[in-house]
Amino acid sequence: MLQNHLQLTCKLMSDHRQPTPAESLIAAQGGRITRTRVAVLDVLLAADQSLTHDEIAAALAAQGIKHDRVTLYRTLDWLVDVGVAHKMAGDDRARRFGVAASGPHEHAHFHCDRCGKVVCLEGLQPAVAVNLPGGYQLDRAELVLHGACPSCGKDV
Amino acid sequence: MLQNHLQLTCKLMSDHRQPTPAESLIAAQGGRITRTRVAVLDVLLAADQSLTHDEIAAALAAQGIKHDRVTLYRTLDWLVDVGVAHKMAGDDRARRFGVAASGPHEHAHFHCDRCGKVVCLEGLQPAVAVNLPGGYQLDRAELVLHGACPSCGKDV
DNA sequence: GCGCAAATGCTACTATGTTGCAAAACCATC
DNA sequence: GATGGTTTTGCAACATAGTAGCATTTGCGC
Ligand SMILES: [Mn+2]
Ligand SMILES: [Mn+2]
Ligand SMILES: [Zn+2]
Ligand SMILES: [Zn+2]
Repeated sequence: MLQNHLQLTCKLMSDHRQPTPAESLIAAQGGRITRTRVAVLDVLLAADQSLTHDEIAAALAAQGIKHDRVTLYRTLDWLVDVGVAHKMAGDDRARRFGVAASGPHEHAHFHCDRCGKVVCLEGLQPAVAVNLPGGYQLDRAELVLHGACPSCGKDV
Repeated sequence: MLQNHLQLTCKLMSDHRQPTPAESLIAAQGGRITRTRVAVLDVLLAADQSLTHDEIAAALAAQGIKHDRVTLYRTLDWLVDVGVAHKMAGDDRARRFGVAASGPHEHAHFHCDRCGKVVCLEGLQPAVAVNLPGGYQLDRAELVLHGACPSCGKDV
């Protein structure tokens, strides 16, 4: 933690400014604050749904932030590895990434089966009455609710 | 239903035999009884876990059943479309397929994070205390429990 | 058996993700 | 504010999983 603070001070002292939320998050994981990481986190933090690699790439391109396809993959993997982001394998072939605005990633998700959107349902955890067969060791439960999102539900 | 019965009688009358479980299942969906479909269903019905496309292909090959890669994809998709099988997108890049031995596919799954196995937990449904935000229409809940399976749990 | 719709086999193609390695960027230290 | 070691990036090639079009074969109602 002390070390993370020091990491942040270097760049910030030269810039004479406060760390952005994205920068703080990155530094808190002991990672270097780079253009791509900050931009990706900004995109994910601003999104109200999980985004695919392509959607994030488009968002970066729209901001004029040049980046390589592979770098984006690696950046997203890193965010997942350190626990800042979550990765969801959907029914389509694309994985979707998101960050929980508050704290660690322990919440359910809603998947719209019509438009494919995935949103985080923070504050909703399943009361799983688990009767696991013997020998299985439970680590965590992943709950995905399927149905229609507000925009898709209207046009029924 | 009458039609499905008739479909089955044709092939069976010439063979002078009873329909296998796989054949019944296929006919009940109004599909034609083909070598690949029967063999795939046999494999899935006999499996105690969900299988990837590759694993199923290997099983067919072991039985000497010749088939095309694409045909297997299409067969699996068909089984999922008619509701006989389920498709799970795991964290690795492969989808896994399985059939619930009994009835429709309304149960939780256990995913071993060490060996990647996925098993159906029939008879376990989440008591989801759902407080969905307004506008979301719930269709079904998908619950995946993560942890270590009996074989992987031993070597801790 | 006959004929037609459904299913298959082939080939080529797309989408998504990975690997290895040299160049560039970050940042702790001076 | 420069320096140097380490992390991160860019590039090019590769790998894997799935899809599309179309001619051929097969299942099955008759
Ligand atoms: Mn989430
Ligand atoms: Mn199942
Ligand atoms: Zn929707
Ligand atoms: Zn296991």
